[in-house]
Amino acid sequence: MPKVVDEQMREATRRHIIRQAASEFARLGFDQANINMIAEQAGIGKGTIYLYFENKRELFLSMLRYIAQDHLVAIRAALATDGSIQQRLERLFCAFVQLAQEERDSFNVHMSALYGVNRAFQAEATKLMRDYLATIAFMLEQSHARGEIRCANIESTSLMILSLMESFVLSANVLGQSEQVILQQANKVAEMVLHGIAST
Amino acid sequence: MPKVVDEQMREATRRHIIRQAASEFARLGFDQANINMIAEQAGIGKGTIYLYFENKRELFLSMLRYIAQDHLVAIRAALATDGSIQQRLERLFCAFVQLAQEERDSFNVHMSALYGVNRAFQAEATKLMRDYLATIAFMLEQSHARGEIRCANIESTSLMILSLMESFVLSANVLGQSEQVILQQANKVAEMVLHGIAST
Amino acid sequence: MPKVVDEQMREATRRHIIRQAASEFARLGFDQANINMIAEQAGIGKGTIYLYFENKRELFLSMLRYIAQDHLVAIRAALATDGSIQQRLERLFCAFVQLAQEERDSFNVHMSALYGVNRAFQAEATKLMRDYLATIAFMLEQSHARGEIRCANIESTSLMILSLMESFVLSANVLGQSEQVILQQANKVAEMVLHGIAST
Amino acid sequence: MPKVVDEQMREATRRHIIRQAASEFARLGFDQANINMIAEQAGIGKGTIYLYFENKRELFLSMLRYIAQDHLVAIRAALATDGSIQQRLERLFCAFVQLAQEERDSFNVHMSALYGVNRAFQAEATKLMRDYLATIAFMLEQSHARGEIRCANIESTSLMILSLMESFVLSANVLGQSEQVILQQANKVAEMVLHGIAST
DNA sequence: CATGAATGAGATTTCATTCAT
DNA sequence: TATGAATGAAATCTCATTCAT
Repeated sequence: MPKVVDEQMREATRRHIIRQAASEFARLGFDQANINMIAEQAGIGKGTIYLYFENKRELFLSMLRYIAQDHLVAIRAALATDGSIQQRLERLFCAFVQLAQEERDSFNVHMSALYGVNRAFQAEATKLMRDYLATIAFMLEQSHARGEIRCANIESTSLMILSLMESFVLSANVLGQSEQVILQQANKVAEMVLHGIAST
Repeated sequence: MPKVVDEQMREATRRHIIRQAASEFARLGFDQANINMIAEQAGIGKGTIYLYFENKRELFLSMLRYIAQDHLVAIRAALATDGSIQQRLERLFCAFVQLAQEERDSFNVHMSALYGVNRAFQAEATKLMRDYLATIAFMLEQSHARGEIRCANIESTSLMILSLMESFVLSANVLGQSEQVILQQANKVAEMVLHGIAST
Repeated sequence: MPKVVDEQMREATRRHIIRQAASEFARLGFDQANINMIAEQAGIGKGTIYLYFENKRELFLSMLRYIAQDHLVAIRAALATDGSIQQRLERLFCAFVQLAQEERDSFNVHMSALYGVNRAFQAEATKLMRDYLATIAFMLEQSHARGEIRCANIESTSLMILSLMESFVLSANVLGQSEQVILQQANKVAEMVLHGIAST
Repeated sequence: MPKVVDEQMREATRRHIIRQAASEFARLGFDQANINMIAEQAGIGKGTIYLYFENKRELFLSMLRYIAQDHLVAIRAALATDGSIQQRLERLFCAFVQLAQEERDSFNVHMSALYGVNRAFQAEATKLMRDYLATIAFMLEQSHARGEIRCANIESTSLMILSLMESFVLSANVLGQSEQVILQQANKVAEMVLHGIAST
């Protein structure tokens, strides 16, 4: 079965290219990122990239989907396992922190595709956001069923949680907070989501 | 006093250019936006832009600062006036919605500078974010002094509020929610910030 | 009226570029001809060409039309003036020889657009051919009215004359015949057209 | 005798490749034609072509010579058989029409090599043209000996006939005339060659 | 001051050719 | 012998910036 081996090789190369691409795209954005440089850093010829991806745009989109898979896996893992709602929210937050830290490139790329100006990728990024929201909504429904939360509008709440956490992590990074410092705020974030900041 | 008149003219032209630039930058992002087009839409010569701004980058940054001024004014207005903390938060949220709607261009540009990938502008955007945070923190301190909220870490809480609101509005827009629909969620957002979603 | 001067300058530059382009296109064909080289030989910057022509293809087509104008003028001059039909045909032949010689580039380019494989330009080249044919047909009609020729199908005859003369000149050139040698065959060509080669 | 079989196989593959190449070259011209596509349509690997032809250019030239063989056979058949000079010329014309129709690819490729701009192939194409001319000249000599034609300069006359017929067929095709319409003009063409268009 | 023609660096993409398998 | 993945030169076109008018 040489076919399988080849297919594996091909997939490995694809991943390799995507990883380098993510690094460049994250550092420079879609436009400034340079196919030549990506090829060079991937240690392959310029033309080779075009054997794996139709063009720059498709490379970017492939990378986006790839990243989304990873993120979804992490998010699901954080939410799916047992534990109190407080714990789950903390884990969700920590998952975002970890993604932002360990895969800073991917995270930035994803965020900027979503909130960035380049509308060309907003459609795709929006799809991914809906997946994230669905995952969070699913957890909220469970918690609601268990009576842990009161939740008039699950969709709206999901969006609040996603917005808060993603954006918080991103902003904290931008502000120069260390991973440790950010992680320490996990329980505060979860607490605010659950109990708010009103004094009583 | 022709000097003053000239100065006023100059400033007026600057603003005019910035406004058109914002439109293009918001539509296409920094790289895709085209100086030629900006000049054309501003009804001036290509070279003229370079009499007012050193280069494309400086034009973008000037625009960023300009927008930030407007936003700060709106944010301060929302927070400064009297009312309960719930009302203030709702007004803050509505201010973001309005900015995102009425000045969609500016808002998008600002967001993408902040969360976007192009690090070239992150430094400047971060400065602006600190201004926003300071404004929110100031309100929180007031409310804390009044006993309206319990707030262990004002900085962290400010960041939560800013992240949540900005990102929520942006995401809701991206998801295609209408202005009206978004505005209707103002009280929910404020309520979550104040009381959380825990059932009791 | 600075506008007029500018317009003249612009037109002069256009012509200048077209002339250099014709040289390159004739030497190398559409695909092998190189915009960089054309610019260099025209003594202008690469980008400047794109201020005058939308793209390579449009440059080629503009050149084609330009050439066709010159050729039509020469063909009309050869046919329009007085003289016997024999003289006119000889003049037509000589016109082709002269075009092929004095403006070898243009002539080759035109021929190859017509008979060459690159279908992309066949439509345009066909239009031009129809103009040529119409001019020849007009002369044939006149001669027919005068009883100089018997002509069952003027269209068909025009095509015969055009094909014969253009192709003869081109082939003779390809075979390495000198201008003088080719010109000496003018009366034979005209004679064949008029009287054929049958012995009686 | 496996040697012979192999040799036959090899020759068969060569022909097969050439046939597909002709199709592509005719459709797209030398430059736009794509070795990948030719290989694909021939149902063989890209690299295999290089086992049969040194490079793209040699493939093109081989194809050219191949086509010329076919054309020469057809031309000789049209001229060699008995019949009046009028009949022979008509047959020659019909042979060109048929070649242009039945083997449109080959015919176009050959014409464009001859009249096209790409000088790289002109030398080879010229050789082929000389073969054509020699064949026609041979017939003219025969006819001259028989007193059917008066022919001061056989070479020149051969060129006239070849130019007229090839170019006429090509142009008529370009102008959109159907095969039938073109064939109907055979006797007119032959007649013009023999008797001209002068009224008496 | 204002202009816009001119520039050329730089980016994407194609494809003939090689060569390890 | 046959293959096709990999290569990288080369070509088109864009656009920020300059500068003579």
